[in-house]
Amino acid sequence: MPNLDKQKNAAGKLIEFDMVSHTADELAHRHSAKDDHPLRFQGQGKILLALAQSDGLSQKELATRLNLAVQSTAEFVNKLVKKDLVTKEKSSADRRKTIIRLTDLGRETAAAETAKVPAYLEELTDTELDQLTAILTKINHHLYSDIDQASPTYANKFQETVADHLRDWFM
Amino acid sequence: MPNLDKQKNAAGKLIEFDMVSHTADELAHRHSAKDDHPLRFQGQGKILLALAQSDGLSQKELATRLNLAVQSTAEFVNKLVKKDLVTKEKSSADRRKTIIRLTDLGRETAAAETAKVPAYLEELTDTELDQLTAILTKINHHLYSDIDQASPTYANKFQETVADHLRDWFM
DNA sequence: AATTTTAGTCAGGGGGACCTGATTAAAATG
DNA sequence: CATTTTAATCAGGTCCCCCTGACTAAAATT
Repeated sequence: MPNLDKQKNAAGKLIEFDMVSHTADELAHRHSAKDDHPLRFQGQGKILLALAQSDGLSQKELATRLNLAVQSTAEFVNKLVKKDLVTKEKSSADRRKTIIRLTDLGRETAAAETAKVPAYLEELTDTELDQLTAILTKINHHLYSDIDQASPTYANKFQETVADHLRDWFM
Repeated sequence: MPNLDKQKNAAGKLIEFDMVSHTADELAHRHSAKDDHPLRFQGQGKILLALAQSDGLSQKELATRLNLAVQSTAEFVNKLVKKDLVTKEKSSADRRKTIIRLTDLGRETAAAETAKVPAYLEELTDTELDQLTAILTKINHHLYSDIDQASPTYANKFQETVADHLRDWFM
């Protein structure tokens, strides 16, 4: 039976981490030139990530996979097109479909989102890194089951697009 | 010189954590009744947190402390008033000022934002909790210096409103 | 061939985080 | 007392995420 105080400490630190890291890269972005925002796993970022894992999906497929309305998907895709991160092209096999593909820039951007090692990790020792990885693995595992409980249908797609993507990348 | 692979592993897990936890509470919220959104350390959430640490500030003070335009602050405050989380009241000492105070509900909400121990922490052992706390302390420390470098003026206010708040709470 | 299903699009909307500009009311100050 | 500073407000805007409704074009079905 783990100690409640220890849990609280960790919880506090996690919240702090959330706030501090949020604020830190808010400030970082304000000072860099004409860059765009974090993106993360929302809206346009979601699309990018999904494509990075399997390129050339149709809008409909993207929408289903990401649990979004097709119209929202279309909106995000269009925004990404304007930023030259993806391209739209009519499927010749089924001319109703629009195939979305990452541009080179899009691929780079998606990779950068993911592959970048934050500077603060460089300060940790090997042991700490291992510990952190182990702990996060456990936590993420737990969260996956939460997602699965809330929406079993979505859980699969989600795990496919996100977790697998990251797993291949790093482990 | 820490191992780059280990850094990458940890980085991947952190990103995964970010995405997974985001998605998890997105789903969680969709299923609960008429609740409001995460709030966090942004917009309305920022205000709430600041007030939880020192109630009865004026809008101007809030704005300065949180690095927001006074108009933005006013907007968030008004939204919070509509949700019955804070009250506005003219200062009798200086009738230009509007004093913002948390309602009971607001206080509860702010506390809930902070005090809740996420379920996933319950799965960790005491040792893991200690490790996590230690690691996050280190990381947060690093991020504070980043913030300080980016905006020394803001750093103080920030640390005051956030870090101290959490520290009193937990440690 | 006629109908239905499917993939997209346009239009419009709701809520959120922020900001600048212009204006008012109340203090502070010369 | 007149002017300036200060705290707020209104108005209007930008961009983001995300959804419903209405409608078209192209496949699939009957």
